[in-house]
Amino acid sequence: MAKIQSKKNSTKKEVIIEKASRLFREKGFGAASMRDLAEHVGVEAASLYNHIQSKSEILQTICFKVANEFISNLDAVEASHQSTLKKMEAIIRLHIRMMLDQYEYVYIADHEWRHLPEPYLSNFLNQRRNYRKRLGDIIEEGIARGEMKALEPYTAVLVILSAVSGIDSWQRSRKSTSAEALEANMVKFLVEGLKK
Amino acid sequence: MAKIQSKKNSTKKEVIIEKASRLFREKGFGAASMRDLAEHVGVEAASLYNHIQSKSEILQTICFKVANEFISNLDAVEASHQSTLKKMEAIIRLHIRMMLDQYEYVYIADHEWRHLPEPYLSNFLNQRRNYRKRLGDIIEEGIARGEMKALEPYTAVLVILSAVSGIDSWQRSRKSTSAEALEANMVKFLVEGLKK
DNA sequence: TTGTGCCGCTAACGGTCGTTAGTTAACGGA
DNA sequence: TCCGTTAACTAACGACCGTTAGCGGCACAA
Repeated sequence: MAKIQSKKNSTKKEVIIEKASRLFREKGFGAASMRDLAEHVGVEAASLYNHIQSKSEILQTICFKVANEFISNLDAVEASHQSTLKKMEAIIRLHIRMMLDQYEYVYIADHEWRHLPEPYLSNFLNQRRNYRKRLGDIIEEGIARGEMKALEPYTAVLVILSAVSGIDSWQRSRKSTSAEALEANMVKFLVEGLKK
Repeated sequence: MAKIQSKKNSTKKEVIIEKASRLFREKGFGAASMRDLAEHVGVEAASLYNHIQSKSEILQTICFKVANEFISNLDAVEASHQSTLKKMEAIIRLHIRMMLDQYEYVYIADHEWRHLPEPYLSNFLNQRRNYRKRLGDIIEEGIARGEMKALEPYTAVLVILSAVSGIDSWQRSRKSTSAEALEANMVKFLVEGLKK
């Protein structure tokens, strides 16, 4: 068995991925080097390869971890029995919270997925397209039921997802607004933008 | 004088920047190489340096070109005499149009500014902060006048700017919605999200 | 026709990249 | 106590990076 535990019950691989997520966000995947990453982990670059297979494996891990989290949460929301507006609110709140407390990971899945090698790239984009389609379906149903105003569903999805991902601009200047206030304001804006 | 004109009354430097904008958007600034760019221009990499000073000069040109365009349009809107809601609508429409017909440039100014070298980076961020502040002021006034609902102004700015920049996801699948419909839908969503 | 400057080219520079090979020290289980 | 695995190290690989030097030809002003 492994005794590879570092402090905090996490394997060294997890530590590497965590440090990498910070680095990839700050410099971008392409500009972040393995020697850079190694220094943050406290090890020589070559030693990283005892724990990971390649640089892009790190990216894959991060991107699909985030994707899976969003998808399984959407599964739960879809299965729940609430109005379409409440469903969208729940989804928006989840996105905001993810952005707040898993900032680095979500940011990378949002911005650095281009650097995924095939076939992971296509796979990722498929999942994303499918996710957006499902959000669009909820909105479409909301309009049909007269709960939401008549917007083109895909456009609404686009606005919502983009708006939430813009929180990264806010992350850097956390002082002015509290996280709770931010979430409340965004929900107010977006949900009332949907409401009929 | 120069006979450097290519077809389309543009200097070779402008051609380089145009091709670069496409490349930088597709691959990211860091992953796009000068040899790559040269190939698209139809020239050897070294020859590029007869027209430009460095790779990052291209990035600077693009980023500040876009920034200046937005700022001078904001000047015009501020000087106009209309309700705060109309002002915000005008700004939103401008952002959408810029995103539609200067997609590559706007995208780069949005996503690749991190790679600007100092002091351009600080300069750019200052301009951006200032721009957002001015948008926030319009919204603040709109709330004070009772034209808009009581949102935290900076959050509203964030939502609007991010929502618009999300059009890049749409650009790739232009089929489903026309540009006009997209603009109409986004304005409807965003302006009514502001309205009291 | 001659001279001048623009703008291609090839070759190469020093550097950094991701990654591999090969070695060695530490440690847990038999 | 010895063995086998784990994970660190140093050294190096070939590829590619942005950029410079230097050279040659072509277009235009004189």
